[in-house]
Amino acid sequence: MTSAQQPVPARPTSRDVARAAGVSQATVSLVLGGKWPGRVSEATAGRVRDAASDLGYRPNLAARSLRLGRTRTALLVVPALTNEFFARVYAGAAALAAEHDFGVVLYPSPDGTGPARDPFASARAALDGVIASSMAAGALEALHGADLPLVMLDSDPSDTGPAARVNLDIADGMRQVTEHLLGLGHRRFLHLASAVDTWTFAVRADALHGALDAVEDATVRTVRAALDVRAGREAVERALAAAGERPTAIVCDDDILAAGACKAARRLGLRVPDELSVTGFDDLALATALEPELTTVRLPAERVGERGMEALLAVLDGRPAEPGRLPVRLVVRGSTAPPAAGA
Amino acid sequence: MTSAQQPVPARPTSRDVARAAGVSQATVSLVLGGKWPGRVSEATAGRVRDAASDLGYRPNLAARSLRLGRTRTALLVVPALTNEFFARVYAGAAALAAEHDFGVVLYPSPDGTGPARDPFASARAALDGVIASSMAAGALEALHGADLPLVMLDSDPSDTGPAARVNLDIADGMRQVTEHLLGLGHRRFLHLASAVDTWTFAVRADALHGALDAVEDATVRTVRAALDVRAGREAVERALAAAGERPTAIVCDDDILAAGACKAARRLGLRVPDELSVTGFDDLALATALEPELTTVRLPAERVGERGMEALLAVLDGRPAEPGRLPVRLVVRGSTAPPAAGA
DNA sequence: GCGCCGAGGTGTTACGTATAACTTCGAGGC
DNA sequence: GCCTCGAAGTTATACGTAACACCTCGGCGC
Repeated sequence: MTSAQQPVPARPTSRDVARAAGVSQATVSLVLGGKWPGRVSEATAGRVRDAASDLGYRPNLAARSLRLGRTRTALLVVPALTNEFFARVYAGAAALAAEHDFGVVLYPSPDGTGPARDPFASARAALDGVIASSMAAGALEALHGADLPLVMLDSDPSDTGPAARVNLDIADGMRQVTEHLLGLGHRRFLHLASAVDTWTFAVRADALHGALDAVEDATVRTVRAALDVRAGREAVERALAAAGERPTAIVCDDDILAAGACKAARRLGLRVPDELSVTGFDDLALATALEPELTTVRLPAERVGERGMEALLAVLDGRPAEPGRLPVRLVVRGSTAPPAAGA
Repeated sequence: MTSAQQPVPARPTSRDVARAAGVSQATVSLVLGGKWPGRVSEATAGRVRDAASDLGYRPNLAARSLRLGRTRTALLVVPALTNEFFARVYAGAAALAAEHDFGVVLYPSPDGTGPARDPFASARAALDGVIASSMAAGALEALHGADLPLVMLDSDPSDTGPAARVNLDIADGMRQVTEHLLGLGHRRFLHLASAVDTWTFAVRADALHGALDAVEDATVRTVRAALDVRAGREAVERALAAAGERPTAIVCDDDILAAGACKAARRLGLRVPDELSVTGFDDLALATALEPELTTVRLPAERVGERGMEALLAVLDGRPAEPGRLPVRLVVRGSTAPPAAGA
């Protein structure tokens, strides 16, 4: 135990370990790097490892990165972490990364508000690659500027730049929703759409309209709302208060908006699902917290993160990254039912 | 668009910038580091900056860290990011950090499941300090082992080690809840407690019992559940199905559990709040997504993150970190009301 | 007996940056 | 005219690691 006068007790370096084990620093590096099939004897290796753990040696990651030029670190750029979906994407990416001795650091892209900091500086680590959500608009230009391998999540196929892409089959999900509701007998729809104008939401609208166009007597009206419960509720209250025939089903771009729709219904005295069906999208924890539970589309968020990481690892290895298109699945719960007989 | 034959197009270094600007590397470092009050002429500085932006120069963070020994990077250890509370703590910490040119990287401590990876290795960057939630049990030993400045969030005052501490006044929050319900006339309580056994939950139980002990005819029963909606619902269903006088109010350790309690009530045909009052804790987005909206205790999650970062910065500067005790506030919404006349 | 070989290491270097120490040079003081 | 001084740079170095190239030495084939 050295008497630590310094504010920082000077972490031991590989040279300290070498001294303690009576070998050279190079040997320490070989042993701790696992590169000693015939280079270092078992006895020496043992002494080195003992010395390292005695001293509490922990390699200096900055020095290692500098030396290697690679950092085994990826940056994940998401619009917001408070959104459970992206928190799960992170979890998936980090889990797969860990298996390959990779790390994932985060950059929650400021959504317009807040100073748009440099994603790379804020990462605080040299990066080997980037995985970015298409919704993280605030950072996209910077990402394309840096010539790092880039994997895009849920992005418009027409946009250029990414080395690889992982998409969800959003269109199919919306198709499943629509068919479910049509099958129940619904014909008059309200589409509670996100006010955010990104590809993933455009796809939802297209798929909904596409599926309904094939049905003679189906009608749909669209209202937009910011991605929070209150905005969703207010938009639906306004829409249902408006004149004209009342829709029998509300298709929402997101579970959060669906929660708003349910609240609006309850406040207007409409029972869900008997008098009004509501569907969500994402299958957040929220979907099963509500009563009735939401019929929604389950998005494999963790899988998105995993596949994103997988694609990035492939690109870094020079392997081709197979384009990912992940299936989604309608989960029928209690918020949908046949329309009331009167309608 | 350069034709990239190399796998990595060799990012420009400060030396490349120096060459392009016709100066020495040291000058580039001075200019870009902002250390040129009288060291470098305005004209030269301009040339350097132009060259840097022409080449798209971006300092190598690993090299900088190695040189400086400090990284201006903190690790935030949380139990889970999908928990909105901790996502908000992160947001608060990161926001304040950014103002001080600090970065925050995350380690979501595996909750028992999953391989407990080394938090420091997984940080992928040399660290200046650590901010850890007391709930992140999976990583605490490792954190104490490393001699890094440590700030603990919401931790038991009796445990040792941390350089600083930021606590929420949980006890006061629970007191406010209890008094609110007592004031409404409730006397028979059910406490839906977290099965997780950490200090923050122990405090809730103590405060609740403390406040009720002062009231002659008040009774309380406790049931425990894991921190998810379903577990909460099931626990409450079992409790309410049991024989004996039915409680008129359910005090929950957490909004998520409260959502479960509300579901249980609805399934049992009990109207909230008319026949049963329910309170939460945390004021998550979920609290206002439910109908009726939850009466709950608002925790300033972002402030917790901010204060944690503030304390860490103070410790790193050698300043004393004033112990933080953040106030919390009861938010009365629609899930509480006087008990039914019959009771 | 000599050369060779492989096991088991060691010496040295470079990664890119920040900064302390030094150099150069023109202006000014006396 | 010489010395000083400040402005404006430059040279050199160290941070801790990984890995290349080298070294040493005992054993063994011939």
